[in-house]
Amino acid sequence: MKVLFEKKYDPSDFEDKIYEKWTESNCFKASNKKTDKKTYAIAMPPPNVTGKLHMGHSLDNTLQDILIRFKRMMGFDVLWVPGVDHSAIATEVKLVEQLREEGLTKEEIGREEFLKRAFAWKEKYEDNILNQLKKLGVSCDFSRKRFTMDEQFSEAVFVFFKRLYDDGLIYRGKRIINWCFGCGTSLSDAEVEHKEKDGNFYYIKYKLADEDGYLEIATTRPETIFADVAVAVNTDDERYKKYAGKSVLVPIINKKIPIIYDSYVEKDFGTGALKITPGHDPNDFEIGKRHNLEIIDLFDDKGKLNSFAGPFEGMDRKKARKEVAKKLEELGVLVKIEPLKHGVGHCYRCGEVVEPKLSMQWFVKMDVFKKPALEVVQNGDINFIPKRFEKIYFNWVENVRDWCISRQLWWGHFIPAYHCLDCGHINISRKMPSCCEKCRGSNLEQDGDTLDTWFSAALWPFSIFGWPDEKSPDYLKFYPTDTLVTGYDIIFFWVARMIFAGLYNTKKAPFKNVLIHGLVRDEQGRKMSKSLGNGVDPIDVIKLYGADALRFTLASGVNAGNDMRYSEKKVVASRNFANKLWNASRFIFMQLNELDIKLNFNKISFSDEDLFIEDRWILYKLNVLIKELTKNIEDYEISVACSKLYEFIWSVFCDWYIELFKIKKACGFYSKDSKEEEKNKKSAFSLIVYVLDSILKLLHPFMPFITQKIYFELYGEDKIISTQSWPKEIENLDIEKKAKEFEKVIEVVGALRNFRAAENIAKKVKITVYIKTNYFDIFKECEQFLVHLAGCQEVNFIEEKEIENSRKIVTDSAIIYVYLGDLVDEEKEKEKLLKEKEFLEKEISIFEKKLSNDNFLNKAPQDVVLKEKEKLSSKQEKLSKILSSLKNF
RNA sequence: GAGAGCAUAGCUCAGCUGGUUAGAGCGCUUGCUUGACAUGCAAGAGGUCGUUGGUUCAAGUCCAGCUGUUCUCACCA
Repeated sequence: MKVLFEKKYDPSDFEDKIYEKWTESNCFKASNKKTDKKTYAIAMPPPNVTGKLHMGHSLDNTLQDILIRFKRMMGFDVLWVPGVDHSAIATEVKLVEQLREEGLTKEEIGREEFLKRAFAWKEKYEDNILNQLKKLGVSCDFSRKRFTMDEQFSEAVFVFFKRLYDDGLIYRGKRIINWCFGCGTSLSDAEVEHKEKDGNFYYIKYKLADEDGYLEIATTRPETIFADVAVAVNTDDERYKKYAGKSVLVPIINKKIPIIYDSYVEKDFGTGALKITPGHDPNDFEIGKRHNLEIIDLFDDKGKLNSFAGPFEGMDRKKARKEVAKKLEELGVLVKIEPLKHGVGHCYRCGEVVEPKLSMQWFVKMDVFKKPALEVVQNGDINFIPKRFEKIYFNWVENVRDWCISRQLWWGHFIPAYHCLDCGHINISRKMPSCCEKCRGSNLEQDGDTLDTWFSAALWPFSIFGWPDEKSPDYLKFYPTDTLVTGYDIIFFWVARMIFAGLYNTKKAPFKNVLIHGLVRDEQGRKMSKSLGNGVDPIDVIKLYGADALRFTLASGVNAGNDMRYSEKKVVASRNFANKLWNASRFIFMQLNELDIKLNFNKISFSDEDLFIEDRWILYKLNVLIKELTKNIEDYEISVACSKLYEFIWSVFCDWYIELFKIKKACGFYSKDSKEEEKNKKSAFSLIVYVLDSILKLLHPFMPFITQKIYFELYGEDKIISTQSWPKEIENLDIEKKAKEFEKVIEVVGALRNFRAAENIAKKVKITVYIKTNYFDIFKECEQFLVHLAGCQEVNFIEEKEIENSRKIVTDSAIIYVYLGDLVDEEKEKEKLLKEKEFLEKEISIFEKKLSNDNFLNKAPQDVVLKEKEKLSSKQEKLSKILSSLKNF
């Protein structure tokens, strides 16, 4: 016989080894051959190569793995493709940080050396990340792992860019864009986070140019006055009508600028006079265009003021704000400073304040994408789960503006453009062309910018299958994918862009369902962050409690797109659950060993006539579980599925069925050497193993390691559970009726236990019990269960007579007399029964009232009425039992 | 400024299309060294489901307002 499995449940003992077994067996590797099986594919949201995985990744991948493992067991041909994203800006920030620690800048080491370091970084962290994913137990196909900058991906990016360019959807131009001085690059609108900040509103006097007097303006950014080209007031503002055609002088530099009239200006905000800085404000830019104003760019790429700032040239913009205010005060033109709460844009990567800045950038025209992207969700080709995120998506898509795709970063896909220095023509090409396609000149220069990281990420769900090669077997078999699992924080960056790019490039929606989850927060509900130091490393949790416990915790906590709180206590509870299953399995294993029972893998059988009432009960409960669980997973109700598994395994299987099994054994049910017992023994073991086997499979998607480990212990080290079939409901067995009957026995056991606890009857003291019931057959069959579970000396069945000196316990199905001899306190006894009587009468009157209400009888559905009637009669039955007991006092 | 989510036991949350006496885990109380498990077993205490109205035979459950809270979007300097 095999060696018993370890007494102690220690996941660190076997989780890694089990992952190795899976890898060796290639059970997660998909075949690209066409079969008649249905396919199910997920494109894993590729983690950033910036560092290590966090709880959010654990949640995201746990959910995906549950779906993938479930579908695999359901018989689908599944493929889950993993990979990492080069995450241009995030990684570049890290690399620059690393350089700074060495006292270097990226300019000092040069582009080539920088990219060398970046690729080295990628190699290192990609490995880290993939290993962490394995620790979590993900069943993705690592033979297909992808990277957003690998060769084939770069080809995809080029094809996408070229198509857009040829279709006239990409243009290059000088626009006001969001500029991050921290990262030294432009950003798209989505990459700017607006935060309410306490700022100052500076009221500044601008002297009139040719006469006495002044105009007062208000601004939050006094350092930008050097880029002012006008002061604007509302066309209808009576206060300012007299200044038509006049000019003012910008303080400090005394530059003469005109007063203009524009309807954009709000009379009631600030002073009603607005300084116009087209180089550094998108609205001012628009006003400037309308009035043909000059555009002044005041900052260099590092955020320092340039020569336009006169005496402030070379000063950092943040310092300049204070210094300029100080100077204005000295000049006596600073009227006042008011505190003002206003939205300020911040870089989503480095957190620096983002400035609007005029800059030459590449853009994608978004208008043509809107309609198809809206339609595909409106008509249900793509479903968001939960549905409310569709509204958020619609709102964003409807209002999306042209997408700035160029970045002044070094890490990323080069913009595939070569500028002809002779004729100015832009050549779109993956590599340096031999000459300009227009003038044939050879004086070409590569565009220095790289692409927004999300430009390539948008291609992920089809590029991973080989696109732009539309004949690639994976693409033909697995695209479009089925479910996309991701956080709500990434809907705009990624989900929307994948839909745009998918529809444009492949004419298909890239996925069918989008399962949105929330953030994993800390115990107090705060976002996990580096600065707060409240982040929890999933790997630490796995080391302590096992991946299964972490997965189960996350899966149990996830709920309809809402955030969840992580706490170690929850993981402990999940670990305890795993421990429970471990020990239950070990118990069954020990029984098998003891009686030398050999298991036939996948050939567990039992026949109808061999089943006892408790067997029918557990089979019925199992049937219900299989049915509901399957539906729950298909409906993405993952946490509901978790609680059902928890309840069944712990409270039904362990607390009851295994305990009943023990009693049967203790009663010599199958220890004697007779034919009858041999049959019982076979049947009982077949059944308990059958139920355990089903449990392991049902739990496998959630807790893959422990279920696999127990499977190995049961059947041998070559039996992979991941590729077994999902359990099916048992049909054609008479189990439902018997199961309901067995619940009566459970109720009586509960009542007796309750009685013992209330009366402080010691464990060792056995009570003598008399039962009066209409369900004699059931209770007789379960006599031994009552004896052992409720600590009875003996159980006697009576028909008519009353038992003197006993305590009476009434359930729906029986009156139980517990003989207490002289100990019984008649008064107390009577009091209890009266109390119960009173309670029942109250309940019954509520039901009667309801059932005598014609409105209810006529309007409520018949099955509800029937149910209520049944309830009433069961209450009445119980009451009559109590009344008859009371007669004896 | 616009929109969305949340509000149920001390804490963290379930409660699907309205239908018993509103559930779980943790915590708490009382017993248990019961041969799988003290990472456990058994029994319990604890909630007028944020507030005010409305719809309905029937409302944590649907609708509206209010309060509190979290978040998203938005070019008021």
